[in-house]
Amino acid sequence: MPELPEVETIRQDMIKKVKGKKIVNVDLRNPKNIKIPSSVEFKRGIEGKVIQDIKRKGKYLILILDSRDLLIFHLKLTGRLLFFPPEKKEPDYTRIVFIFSDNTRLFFADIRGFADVYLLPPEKIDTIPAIKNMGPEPLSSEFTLEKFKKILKGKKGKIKPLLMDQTVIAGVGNIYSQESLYRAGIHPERSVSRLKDEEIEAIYRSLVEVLKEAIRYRGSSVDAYLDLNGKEGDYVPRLKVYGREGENCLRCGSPIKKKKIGGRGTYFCERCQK
DNA sequence: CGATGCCCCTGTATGC
DNA sequence: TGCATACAGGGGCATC
Repeated sequence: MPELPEVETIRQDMIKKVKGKKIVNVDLRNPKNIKIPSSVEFKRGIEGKVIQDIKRKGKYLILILDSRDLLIFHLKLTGRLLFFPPEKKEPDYTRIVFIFSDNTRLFFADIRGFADVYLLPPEKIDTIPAIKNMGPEPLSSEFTLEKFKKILKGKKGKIKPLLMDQTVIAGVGNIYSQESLYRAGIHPERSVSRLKDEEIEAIYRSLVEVLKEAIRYRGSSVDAYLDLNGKEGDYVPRLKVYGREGENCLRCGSPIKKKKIGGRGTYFCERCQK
């Protein structure tokens, strides 16, 4: 389940591995994930182009081509981007292969097929509503405590679904929203409107810390996530609540609970998170 | 217009 | 052991 830290890890590796490479061939095994444009235009728009840079917006990975076009991926639940040398067996569930002029390959693979792929000129990036309406990047300098307080002001509902709302904050998903709230000692069902200032501050600091830490450990391989080399991230052993239902809370020892909140499975400690 | 819930899909976990 | 069914989930979309 790639969230901000996982997509950022892929981005950083892509800067090292595929930036500057020329795509000579696009092999479409299953074009279903391509939302815009048609598969014919997609192939024609990419072949012969050089990857000039790789950016990230929330959970979207954006490859900038020398045609100025943007090749955009949202990996959703089971999408993968894998850079394998030619001698290595190609990944399972491969849907698109980008073949470079030096015969190395970038594979886009996806088990469940939810991932989205786009090729767009930069001025049309806002045709993707989730990008147009995206909230601030939590690791950018514009994301200050004051800004966070302002965002939460007037919002209704429970804090956990709100942290996952991409129009509120970019890139935070099910794993890191829960880890942040655990670290902050805040119950995921707390009403946003009733959070005290110091609690908002605790959530803010926890969120930023958890995301930075997860990037440092190259993300969490929960579900299908693998990095660009096909390796798992190192953060799963450092997750404090996610996936630990019934296990003892690392802080107080009471068993971790699991509950559906906002339609998503949510882990928390009843005793530590108030 | 905001909140809620269904849906896309398939590997994995659970139940009998 | 093996089969059938439930469940997981990001974000788009329909619905109320």
